[in-house]
Amino acid sequence: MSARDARDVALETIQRELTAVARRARATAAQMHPELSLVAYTILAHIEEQQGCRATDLAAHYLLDKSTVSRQVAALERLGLIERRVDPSDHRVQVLHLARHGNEILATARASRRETFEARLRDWDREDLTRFAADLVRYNVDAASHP
Amino acid sequence: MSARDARDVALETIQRELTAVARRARATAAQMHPELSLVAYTILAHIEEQQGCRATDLAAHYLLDKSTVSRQVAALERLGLIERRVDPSDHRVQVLHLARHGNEILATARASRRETFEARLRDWDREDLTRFAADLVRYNVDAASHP
DNA sequence: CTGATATCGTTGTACTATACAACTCTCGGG
DNA sequence: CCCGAGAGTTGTATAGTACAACGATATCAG
Repeated sequence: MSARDARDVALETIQRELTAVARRARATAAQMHPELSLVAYTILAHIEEQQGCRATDLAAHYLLDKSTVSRQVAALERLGLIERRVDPSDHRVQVLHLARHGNEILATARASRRETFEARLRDWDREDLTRFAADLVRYNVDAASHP
Repeated sequence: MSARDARDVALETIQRELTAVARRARATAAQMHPELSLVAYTILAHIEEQQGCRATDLAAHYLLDKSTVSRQVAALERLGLIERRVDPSDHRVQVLHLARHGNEILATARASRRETFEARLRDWDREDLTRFAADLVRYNVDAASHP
């Protein structure tokens, strides 16, 4: 097999397997946590990681329309998982923070999610994992610059 | 950093990056081909690869409800991309095949999709690609057995 | 052969996530 | 002070999905 062919085969495989990843993420999303969709989980995690953020930030980061984010955020607020605090220095802006219940829910969801991945990746040794993680990061960086 | 920590960091990274992959796939899906959603593309590709398949097979393979598949298939038939042929040996079954137009559309969609991935992965050398492809396959196998 | 059970697919219904467009409120610069 | 730009909300439409009820066909036990 020529180098050209090997490259083509790998490209084809990567396409197919990444599609499978996306499909699985969708199918698994619902049963993550009874109270938390995958989008909701992602938003909570982002807010925690950023120590508070604006709805516009979420929209930009997740390639979503601001109206979509607005509704997701409203739902999370209704559930008492997040709070909005109007930015005192700019009253157009609402900074989102985790509410206490949001912290709790996020912690349990994260734990259960982690268990899932632990189970899936149990047979991988440390080098395999770090290499795979690095490759995924690299792929996402490249994908972001070649949309 | 202990081995335990390295493992944890890698696990966390893999979770986050795989979620990003799913998010990107969703956002990119629409603009793949004017006439073809990501699901539609996937179905066409599956039919081609299997040289014809049943709606039930698609549902099982993609973790979708049979009603969902039924509607997707109906839409693809309306567009003239696939044909249904009643299985002569079992009249409950409809075997799906690509119509001529379906073959053409699939070919162009596949080419444009391939270009996208070529661009993204241009800087990867052959070893990087084959290793990444193999890791993705391994991950999906493991994920399938630990849902 | 007949009736019970299972399989394949369709249709009715409802819900969720999403986008786009129009709007309000607020900010900052001439 | 006004006007353009940014943040967020709401109205509307659409796509994708699930669940449940159904009809048609097949299979198997008796």
